[in-house]
Amino acid sequence: MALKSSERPKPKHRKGLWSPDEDERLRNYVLKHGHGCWSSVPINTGLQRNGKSCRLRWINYLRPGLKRGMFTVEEEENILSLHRLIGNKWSQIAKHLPGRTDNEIKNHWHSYLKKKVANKTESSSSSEAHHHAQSQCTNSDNAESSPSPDQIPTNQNPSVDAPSQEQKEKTPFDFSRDGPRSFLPKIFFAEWLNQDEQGNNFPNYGDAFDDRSHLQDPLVHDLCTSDFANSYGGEYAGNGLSNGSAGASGSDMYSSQLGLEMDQVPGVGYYLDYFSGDDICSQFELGSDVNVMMYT
DNA sequence: AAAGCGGTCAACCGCTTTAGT
DNA sequence: GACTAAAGCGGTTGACCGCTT
Repeated sequence: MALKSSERPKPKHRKGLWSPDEDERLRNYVLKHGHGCWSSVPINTGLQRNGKSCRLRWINYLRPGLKRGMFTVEEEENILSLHRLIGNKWSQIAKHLPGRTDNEIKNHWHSYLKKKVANKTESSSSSEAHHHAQSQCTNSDNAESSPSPDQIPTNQNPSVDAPSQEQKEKTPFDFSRDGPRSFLPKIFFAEWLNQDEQGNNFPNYGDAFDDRSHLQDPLVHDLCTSDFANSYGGEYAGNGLSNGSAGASGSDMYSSQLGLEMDQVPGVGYYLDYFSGDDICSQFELGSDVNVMMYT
């Protein structure tokens, strides 16, 4: 008689640090056969680990293309910008930092960036009252500066800790459900555009868009579809958030702001054609060799 | 020299989401 | 639709290391 899965004797799994031998066996196996179902990997490799542990080891350490070592200033700025935008969505953030894992980014955040942000917030908040009194009109600060408290959307508060439950329930782009929101998605990622799902770089943006699989990325899809444009574009524009494009439709806004061409794809909606990084970067504060481009 | 302390990082745990039946 | 297993994810833990006292 077959036992239920819950009644099967559970194999004793090894825990703790991985030995070089274990690494070698896992690496060889995955490179040769692919991981397939992770729970079968320990069986096939003879490793006394559970599938979950194998998966984690592969993703965080053995996977080819991982970038080890110090985070660059650009990477840190990317993380900070993304974290401001989407909170503790480490895997989403990691998708836009090629060669970095969510675990690595999370650790770096907790060990370093969190404090950096806290210090910055502290110092800027002390000068905030003075600054606020001086200028209430121009809100053209870049992403690194702190908006005044009444302008910080709930999920944009540069608090160092995880978003509240209320914050979590909102989408990253849920800027305007309850009152005026004074920000746009400040970042547009070339990484979305010039990488395929395996992380291979496309030689140019046009190639990237020939592969429509990018539209499966929910954020890319939202940004690229008319639904997103209709849902959010008007609100951004209506809040006077974009450089003088108030009242423009979402697609118009993105075309004019980013120099994008919108083109219809049957069954998908709109997709971005391609655009020159240099053209766009002329409107942003970062150079064309940086993968994150910010509105000014 | 060694105990204490804090920072970093790899790995685990438990919850949620997704896919298959 | 209900159930199950696998995968994905984020929070947390614990080992290790370097610095300070």
